Amino acid sequence: MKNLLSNLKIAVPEKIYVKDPESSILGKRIIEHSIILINDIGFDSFTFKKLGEKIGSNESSIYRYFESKHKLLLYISSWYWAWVEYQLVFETHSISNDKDKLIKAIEIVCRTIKEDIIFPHINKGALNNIIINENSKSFLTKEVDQENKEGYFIIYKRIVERIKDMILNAAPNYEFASSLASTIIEGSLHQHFLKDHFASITNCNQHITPSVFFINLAINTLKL
Amino acid sequence: MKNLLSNLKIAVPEKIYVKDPESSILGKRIIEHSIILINDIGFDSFTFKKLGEKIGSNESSIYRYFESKHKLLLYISSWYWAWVEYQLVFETHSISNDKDKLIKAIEIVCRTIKEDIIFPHINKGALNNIIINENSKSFLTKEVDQENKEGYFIIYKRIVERIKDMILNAAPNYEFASSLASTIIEGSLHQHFLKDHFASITNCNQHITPSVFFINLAINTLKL
DNA sequence: CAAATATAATAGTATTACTATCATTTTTGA
DNA sequence: TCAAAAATGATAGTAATACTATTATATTTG
Repeated sequence: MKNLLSNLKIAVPEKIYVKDPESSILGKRIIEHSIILINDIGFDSFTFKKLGEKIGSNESSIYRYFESKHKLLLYISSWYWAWVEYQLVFETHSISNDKDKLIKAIEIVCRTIKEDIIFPHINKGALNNIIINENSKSFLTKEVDQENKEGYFIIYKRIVERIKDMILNAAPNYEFASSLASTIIEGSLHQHFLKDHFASITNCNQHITPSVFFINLAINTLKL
Repeated sequence: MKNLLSNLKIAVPEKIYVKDPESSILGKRIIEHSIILINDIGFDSFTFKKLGEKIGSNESSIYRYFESKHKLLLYISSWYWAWVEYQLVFETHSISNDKDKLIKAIEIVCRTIKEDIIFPHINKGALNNIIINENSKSFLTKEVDQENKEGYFIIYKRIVERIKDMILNAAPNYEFASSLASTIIEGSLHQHFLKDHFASITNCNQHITPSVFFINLAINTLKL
């Protein structure tokens, strides 16, 4: 498994960065520590100057990789979804029963990813928190249509489409497969957020995970 | 109807503002034009200086009403949800059948509010766009727990609870009423956003509104 | 009409989000 | 191995942001 994955590279749309952060040690340190720092102080307070101090590097060097902190967030977001997509494809590949496959898929996109040995410079727990707390900010902007045209959200959209296809395989007559798929993915992040900050308006907790809720929702809605 | 409502005041948690904007002409102009300006240029580019220019008033005067633009967004958000809550209570009050009541409630919280004659200084279309595009930013912050303690999100939470109660009245054995309620409300905003910017990952459009999708979802999930 | 209150004008501060330039270090390939 | 190229670091500078503070002027009110 480790060997199989040692050559794996998560492919992020190229236009997001000025210089590929995977191509150098400094680039990897930028990604590694930006995830930790954004998780610590929040994206709104995060600056390249603070990141530079953390990694003992200069603000101007970071600008050679990303033209703005917004682009860095887009990179982190795309990396996350590419990684989830990889797990989605890998872990559902061998499931032939359509219902089981859909259930497994929902479990994967709704769970918080576990720490693993691949890509050791990525703190998966911190990354997951960032997606829950900051991901919406990557598209809730006035530039969203332009950035969408440039392909910055392609991985996210592809995951939604994969789930949509699985929904339609399991329930060919269901009319709202795209909306259900996008609701599960975005709704799961929201339920994670609510369980951490607004516990009174969610049933989710340590035992009832967003996966449990959305699997139940899908099975009942699709009458599986 | 107009008479009945002429004394109506939308009650926003007091701690959100320094001075009640409903208490003066300048205050009302601040609300009126901040809604228009945020809708025009987006919350991220919005500043009190630009707002001051629009209303022919001074930046320093606006700070006497709101201590930051974040607080102003919280005010606008609370105002919106209070207004939706009012419609929710008013329009479902006389429905005795639990299923019909829930369906009406979902329709109300998922629809984009129509322009009306009450509160003429609030541009309801612009307000609705702001909620779709900016509302998440009001709680996706590092200060959310502190602000939640101070009651800034109480109206939003109360709406979710009202929907939750209606779900339980219609389907007493359903286990995830809070999560379904919060998913409908937040998911509806997301579907509105997708239909405007990511049409390929939603089924919603001019004919299939988020209301249609979520009413279908609730009826099937709750087996009504 | 005086006192209180509200608003406006001006100035100032630390920080942000960059850009530009030049110096130094590291890599590389002949 | 050495010179050129590339990468990184250091420094400086800019316009804008998100405020605070102070003082002046206008408006309201009792």
